[in-house]
Amino acid sequence: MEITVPHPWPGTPAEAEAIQNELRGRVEASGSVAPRTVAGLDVSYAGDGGGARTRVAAAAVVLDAATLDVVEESVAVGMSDFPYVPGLFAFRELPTLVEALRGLSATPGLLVCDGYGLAHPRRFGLACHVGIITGLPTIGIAKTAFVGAHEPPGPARGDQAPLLLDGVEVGRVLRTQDGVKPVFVSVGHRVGLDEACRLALALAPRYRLPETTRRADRLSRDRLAAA
DNA sequence: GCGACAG
DNA sequence: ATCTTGTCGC
Repeated sequence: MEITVPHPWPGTPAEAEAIQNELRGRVEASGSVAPRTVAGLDVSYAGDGGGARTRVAAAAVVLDAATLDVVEESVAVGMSDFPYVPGLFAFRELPTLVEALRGLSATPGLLVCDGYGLAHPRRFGLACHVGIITGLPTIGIAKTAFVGAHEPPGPARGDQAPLLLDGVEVGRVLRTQDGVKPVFVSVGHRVGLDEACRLALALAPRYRLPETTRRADRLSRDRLAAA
């Protein structure tokens, strides 16, 4: 797919925060989508995943939204510029992730990111960055808590609890399977939170994590091991 | 002031 | 994220 919108790039952590504060005004936190295809994004690291310069592999796997069958795969290898800093996580994965997206022949109807969107210290996590760059609807699905407070959701698949930050609902804690640890869903761009949760649940018919994330995780990991 | 902190 | 052994359960 074509990605032509330039993304400002920081030279320091302070600049990175400033960029997020500026770009967050462009996020559209509502909308309803019925994508025909959904792409999962993930990045794997070699060696110390926290270091400033480490080899990475980014994967974009497109699934048929109805059957969850794999439609297309794309992988890119690169080098991260930033060390891992909570809150500035996007700057670590974005360049290689964009390369992987460019390798796709068709534009997906939705992008699912491994991490957070609006549930972020500056309300602009990885899923928001990806949404603004591509202009596509995006959601973030994270495996562990980051910001906000929440009550534990009910024990059954589909049970949810609001994720609150300063009294505002910035995401939702969603149980994707009976009795498993819940995932954290937040809006990235052009999708409402209810819709994001509905999509997350549909993408995870059997396991805790959505098929999009599972496929992208495996592909990026395999690519890293191969090189 | 001290700890916690997506991947 | 990545490094790793054994172990519980379908």
